[in-house]
Amino acid sequence: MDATTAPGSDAIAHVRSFNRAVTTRIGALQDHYLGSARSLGSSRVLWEVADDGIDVRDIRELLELDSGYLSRLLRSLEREGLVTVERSPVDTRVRTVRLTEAGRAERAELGRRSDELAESLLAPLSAGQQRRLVDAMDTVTKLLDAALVQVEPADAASDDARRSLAAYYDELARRFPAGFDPGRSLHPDTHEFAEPTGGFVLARLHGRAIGCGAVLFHDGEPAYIKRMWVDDAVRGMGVGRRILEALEQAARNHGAASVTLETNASLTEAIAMYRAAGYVEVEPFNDEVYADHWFEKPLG
Amino acid sequence: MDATTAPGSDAIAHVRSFNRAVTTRIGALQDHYLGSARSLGSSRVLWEVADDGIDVRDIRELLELDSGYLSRLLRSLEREGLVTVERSPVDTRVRTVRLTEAGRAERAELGRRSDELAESLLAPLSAGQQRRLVDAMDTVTKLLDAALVQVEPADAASDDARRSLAAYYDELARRFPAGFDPGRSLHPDTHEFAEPTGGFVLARLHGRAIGCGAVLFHDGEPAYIKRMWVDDAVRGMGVGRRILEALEQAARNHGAASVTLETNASLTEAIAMYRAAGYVEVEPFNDEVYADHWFEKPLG
DNA sequence: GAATTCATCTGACTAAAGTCAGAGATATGC
DNA sequence: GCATATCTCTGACTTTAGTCAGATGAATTC
Repeated sequence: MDATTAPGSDAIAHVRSFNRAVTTRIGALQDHYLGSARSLGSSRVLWEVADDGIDVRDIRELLELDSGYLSRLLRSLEREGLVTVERSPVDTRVRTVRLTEAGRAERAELGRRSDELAESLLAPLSAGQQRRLVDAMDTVTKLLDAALVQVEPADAASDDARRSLAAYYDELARRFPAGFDPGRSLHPDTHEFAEPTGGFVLARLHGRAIGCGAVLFHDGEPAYIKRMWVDDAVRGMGVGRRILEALEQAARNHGAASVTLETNASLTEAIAMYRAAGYVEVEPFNDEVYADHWFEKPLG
Repeated sequence: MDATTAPGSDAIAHVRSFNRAVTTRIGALQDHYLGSARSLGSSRVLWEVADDGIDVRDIRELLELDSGYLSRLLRSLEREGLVTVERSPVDTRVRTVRLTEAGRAERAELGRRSDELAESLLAPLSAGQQRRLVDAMDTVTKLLDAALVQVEPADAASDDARRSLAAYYDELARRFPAGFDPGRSLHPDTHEFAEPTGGFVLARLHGRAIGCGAVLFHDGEPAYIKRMWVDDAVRGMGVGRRILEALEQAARNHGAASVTLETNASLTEAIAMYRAAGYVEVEPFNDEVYADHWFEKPLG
């Protein structure tokens, strides 16, 4: 269960006036700075074409465009000499879009205008106000993203899960003074993290996996949480907490009366989160070589 | 001269990612919550029709719409039975738009959807995150507004100036323990606040006057600042500071080597601002009955 | 190797959003 | 009372944004 709360009507009024202020003000500026050159649609497409090209299919997914519509936008960009479209060598059904020299220049121009827009927002303010505005904008960006994070059960053998676990192992190898070898850790295999012996959840943002966690069920004994990881870039957004809650819920559903986990002193943020979530330190209950702190939490 | 600073490229990058996050995220939600019912254009028009009606001309100015386009939008709202359009009794060229019963219901529905949109942004977050988001949104809204404030020389006898001064006197009457009577204060007349004897500036936001200030030039002696006021609703946005700077610049242009002003102990924010702006307290230099603190600042 | 699925494209649409040039009626300044 | 300005409207456009139904050719599955 997520620790969400129904927002008060006062908060809603503030959000509404924010929506209004931001969409009218930034919308008007966007018309002014970006709108002049070309249609929004083709600008967006031009912007998504990375330096080493992008498949038409990926643009479609990214911008959620109708295939016919995108096709037409690409034809018009092609006519203007800004992009080339050719068959992908890997799968000749797929077509790959690449920027021409002129396209690269046009894309740089879009970037410049976007900078000008940003500058026009900041310029009238004092240095202190600029700092406060940028800070508040960062907070808004981050929390809007946080609201988009989805925590869901997943197959621990899936590509995204593998990638997440690999990122987790990498991080441990970097942070543990003596490095980390998953083979020496308990439960190196992921096949247990599935019904009926366990569970696995992935956190996603914009389709990308940005966190994971696993749980093992031990009938009549505490459930055991393992492999909790959150991507560096999204720390502080409450993702870890949500993963933890999903795993606890899974344990609860399996009749567990409590959950345990172990961790390492060098993972300070994780330890702080466990404590905040109601975990209390207990005597070592296993011989995980990488652990030096063991925790337990009763499930209400 | 305003105390503005050229923003760093790092700040610009943050603003850009904010623009992106906010326009895509809120834009998508707007399509979802508001777009379904009717076209954005007619929704915006419907929203602007206040309970006691609004002139077509005012809608056009508010929303910056082409007159032909607006006319057509109004015809379609009329056909749907949501508004009535009739000649204004004051000037029969002007037409006034009024909501019908159905229009009022439809407008309420728009408000409800706008609430839903706001709620959908907050709902997935924890109570703490919601609080942080709303705070940050308020800061952004306020500072975006602050960037729109214009401080400009104005005629002290104009309507906006009169209204600002009246608001100022009202506030003093409320805040001074013994009340305030402008007639007993020094320089009750505004005709001196104009070239060549003085100056007057107005601060505006969205066309509305939200602050003012006056200055008197005394050849060879310090210039003298008076009647500084900032609307309650926009305090803390640096408007006072900007008015002060505009008046100091006017004094500088007139060859003044320093500026003086006096104030009352009950105006604590004003006093804090004067000190922060480089004013130092001096001996009383006049017999303004409402003053108990006198300040001076050398002009660099 | 036939059937199916996939990626893209073309053609034929629609709705929204907006622009521009006047027309017609009314108000205002001199 | 005449010239000029103001306010709104209509008609005739254009551009943008998008939808939908196939057609085509390539890859995959059985």
